[in-house]
Amino acid sequence: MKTLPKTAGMAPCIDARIREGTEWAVLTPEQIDLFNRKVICRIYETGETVFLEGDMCRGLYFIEDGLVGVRKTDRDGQSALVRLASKGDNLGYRPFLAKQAHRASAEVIEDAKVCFIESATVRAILHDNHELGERFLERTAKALGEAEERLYEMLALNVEVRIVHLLILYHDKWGSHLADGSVLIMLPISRDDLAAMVGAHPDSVTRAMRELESKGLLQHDGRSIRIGGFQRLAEHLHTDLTHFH
Amino acid sequence: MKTLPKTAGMAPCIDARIREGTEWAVLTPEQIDLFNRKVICRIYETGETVFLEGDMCRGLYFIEDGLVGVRKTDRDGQSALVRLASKGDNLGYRPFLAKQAHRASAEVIEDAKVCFIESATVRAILHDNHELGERFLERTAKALGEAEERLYEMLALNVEVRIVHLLILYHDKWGSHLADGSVLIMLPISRDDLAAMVGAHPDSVTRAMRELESKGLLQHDGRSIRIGGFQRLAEHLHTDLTHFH
DNA sequence: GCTTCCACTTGATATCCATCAATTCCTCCA
DNA sequence: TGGAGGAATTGATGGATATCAAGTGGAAGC
Repeated sequence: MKTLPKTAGMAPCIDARIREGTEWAVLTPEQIDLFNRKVICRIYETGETVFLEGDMCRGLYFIEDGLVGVRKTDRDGQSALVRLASKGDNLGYRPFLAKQAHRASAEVIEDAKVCFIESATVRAILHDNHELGERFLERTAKALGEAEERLYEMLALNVEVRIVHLLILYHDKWGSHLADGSVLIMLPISRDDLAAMVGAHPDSVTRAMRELESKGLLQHDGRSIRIGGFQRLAEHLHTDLTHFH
Repeated sequence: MKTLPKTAGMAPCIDARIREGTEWAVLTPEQIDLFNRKVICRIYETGETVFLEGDMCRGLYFIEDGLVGVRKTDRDGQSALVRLASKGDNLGYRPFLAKQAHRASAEVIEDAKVCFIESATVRAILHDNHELGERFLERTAKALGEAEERLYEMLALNVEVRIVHLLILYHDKWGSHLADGSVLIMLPISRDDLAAMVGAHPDSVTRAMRELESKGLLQHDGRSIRIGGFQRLAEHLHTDLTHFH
């Protein structure tokens, strides 16, 4: 578990290094100043909640460091992990832009520093900065495409393939290439959360993993997954594994 | 099958009556003029294709009348109906905004008049009209929320409940209240397309319908569905039907 | 070292749903 | 009128996965 200073300090939360590569890169100096005067940063520890499903959306969150999970839960405790948000990601931008209440809860997975900017401020900046709106528009449209893709995937593909897709998706962010050419992915989430991401039960995930191991495609131990032939894994998708039916 | 004039004529495609209640309501007179000079309208007959999955996105479509289905298809002919677009809806706005290729095909379900505006024109208008961008942003964010909700529903709920949800969702648009207090919904789509919307096979839809009938919740015949106790149907969701597991 | 707890695994069984095949029903057309 | 063809239905079966219960292993605490 990463340790972070417990006080945010007086320095601007959002400096150039952090904005780089995010939507906020297009802010003018004056807007950066406004942003930094209004922003409220907080350190959250693992397990803490940033907002809850059903809460009114009062503004936008920005993750400066750490890892936060966005989760939908139903009355029985069944839950689905909708997405992971980490350094540089916006959190709660969908309800903010849609002017709706939160439809999922955000729960800290790894100690995080999260900045909050209230709606009025963001709207003021959005109003002045045309390009920021364009960036958000593009980002939201892409997210919509991904959600539709994922929907389709859930219907058409079985658990095993869904896990492989997730591993391929995440190897950039949490994987490293070993000397022998294999890829080692250290998942930042528990097996239960992995299950919640692929829309399956933990037991089924275990079984699918075992199956993948028995095919010699990967080895896993707890949260670490070593993929011998990454290429072969990716190709595997297009052969016999593809179809659920 | 509705009949429409085969020629679009010289009159502006997009007049005030049509724009009303859509994103385009915020256009200035000059922008309306630009829009109308650039727009290309066409009558499509049932079964025709407006664009195909994988096509480059060259602009935005606007449906003036009729019904179009947006469909994802895979190599085996398995398909999922992603959404229905009718009068006043934009079509292909997601790939346009995301600057991506089309990820689904659009196929005319009921004879339609569809207007096309190429990307450059829409971007020019978007650039001038701040409010239009805001509208699109809000709309896209709402669509994202719906897609995530639907994703969750597919995972958590069984076919029967998914059908009931769809009926409840569509009763506003395609339903009418009868004298005896029941609701009659005339679905604009075939049973196969209904199946593709709830992510099930036609056979399973038939079985689910039969089950709902046997419970006395509705009667159906072809595309028409009569719901005796609408309230009771909605409540039914929260009792024993809710859980798939 | 032993216990306790927790996460994970494994096996047995049940359920939902896809698949396939057979049948009925409806429409169209000769 | 009768038959041909397609769509909807129904039944039988199997596959994928949820569910439940038992077992394993490792880590923390005594």
